[in-house]
Amino acid sequence: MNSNVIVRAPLHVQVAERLRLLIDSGELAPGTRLNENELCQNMGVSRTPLREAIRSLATEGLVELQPNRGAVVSVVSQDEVTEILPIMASLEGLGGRLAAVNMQTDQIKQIRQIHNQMVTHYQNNEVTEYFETNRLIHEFITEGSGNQTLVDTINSLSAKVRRARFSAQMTRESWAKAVSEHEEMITALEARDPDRLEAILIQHIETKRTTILGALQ
Amino acid sequence: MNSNVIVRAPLHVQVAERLRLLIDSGELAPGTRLNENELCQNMGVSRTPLREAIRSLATEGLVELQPNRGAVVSVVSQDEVTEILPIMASLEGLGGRLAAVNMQTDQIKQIRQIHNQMVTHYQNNEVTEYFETNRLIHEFITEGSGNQTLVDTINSLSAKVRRARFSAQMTRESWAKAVSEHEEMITALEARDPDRLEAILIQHIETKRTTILGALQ
DNA sequence: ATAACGTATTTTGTATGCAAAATAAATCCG
DNA sequence: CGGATTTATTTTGCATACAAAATACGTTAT
Repeated sequence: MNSNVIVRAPLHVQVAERLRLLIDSGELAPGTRLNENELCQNMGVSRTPLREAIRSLATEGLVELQPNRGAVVSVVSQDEVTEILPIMASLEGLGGRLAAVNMQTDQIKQIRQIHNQMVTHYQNNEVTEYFETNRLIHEFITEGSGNQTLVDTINSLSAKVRRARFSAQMTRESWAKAVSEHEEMITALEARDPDRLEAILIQHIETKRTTILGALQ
Repeated sequence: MNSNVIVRAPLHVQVAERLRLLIDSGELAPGTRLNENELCQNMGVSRTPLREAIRSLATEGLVELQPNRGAVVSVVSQDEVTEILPIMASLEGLGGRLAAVNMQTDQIKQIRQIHNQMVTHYQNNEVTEYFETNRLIHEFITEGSGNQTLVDTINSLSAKVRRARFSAQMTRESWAKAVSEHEEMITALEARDPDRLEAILIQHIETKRTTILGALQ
């Protein structure tokens, strides 16, 4: 009679979520061995749901399983980032192309506002806040494509790059370039110009690539 | 002293593999509820590794978890396929672009051979063999990109489309078109023309889209 | 006959236990 | 004292056991 069923997430899902958070925040640094007993005590669950969660993370690529030797937080290598960036460029380009056509005008206005916030954070040299608003803009545009599979695909790739943590090493000039590219992005979006937005997004990731590889060697 | 360690895959990995096969082959049709006891008996393992495997498949998107009600083989909706195809177009395009530059000449020759086989299967009206060689060519080209992340990403998307099983409903004309596009693909590859190969691959998926959506309503 | 209720059975979710493998510690030998 | 080898401890992998939820069944009442 009632469809207000309260479905509390199964333990293994909650555990997976918590682990993802720990890894993403860096509390569980890349290369760390996941000790099952330790984590169990920490989280107050038995090993069964914990292990199920770890298996999930493994197929997500967040941890790596070593037979009989447990799981370690996977390290995102420079090579992997090099592989991921052109893929992201291609996908974000597609997302932007679709978004330019599909997004509602008021959604675009909303993006413009977030963009303005981002510029302020840039001017105030607030790195963390900058990256968060930055991420938000990309997410909004991608979501504006109306293609949820695309959103998911980009997010899972994006998470890996983020986990490599190059944020800190951004130079003043690459930062400035990124901001100006963002300005162009929003303009293209407001003009609803799919070709242009696609081109800028691809260029934008190329800039990111240069920054990252520059910071890495 | 010895690094010839024989690592037999953990049970849950083997089980996951087997389940993937069952789902991919259609033996476990979309919508089927996965009964744990039944599968355990069938495969001769206990519920623990089976459940771990199911969790993995869930994060892969092959099955869907329903709290307290187990897992069902996920159904690939028309909407989802519609979402996936432009993504695949974009990614295969990128893959072809990279492959045209990076592939070894003898690898290209190998693809030409598989292509010839495929044409024979087409002429003999051997549908299953045709699709297998077809898949193989796309896989080879993508792998020729030298970007393993790209290969994995495409494969996981491709698996979903394949699972929707439109193969049977291919008309004679769309089939002919697909074959001629393949001919163009190989030619572009032999000419090492990235722009052209990219364009053809994108067009090729557009053809696929038309075929699929035509078959679906 | 069917709708609603209550009970029995199945099925899932989680915890625990035991065996095998890996790691750490201790002992022995050079 | 250092390295190898054996023993002890930890840790993982798998199976089983129990609790909670969901489903199936049967009964009763309308």
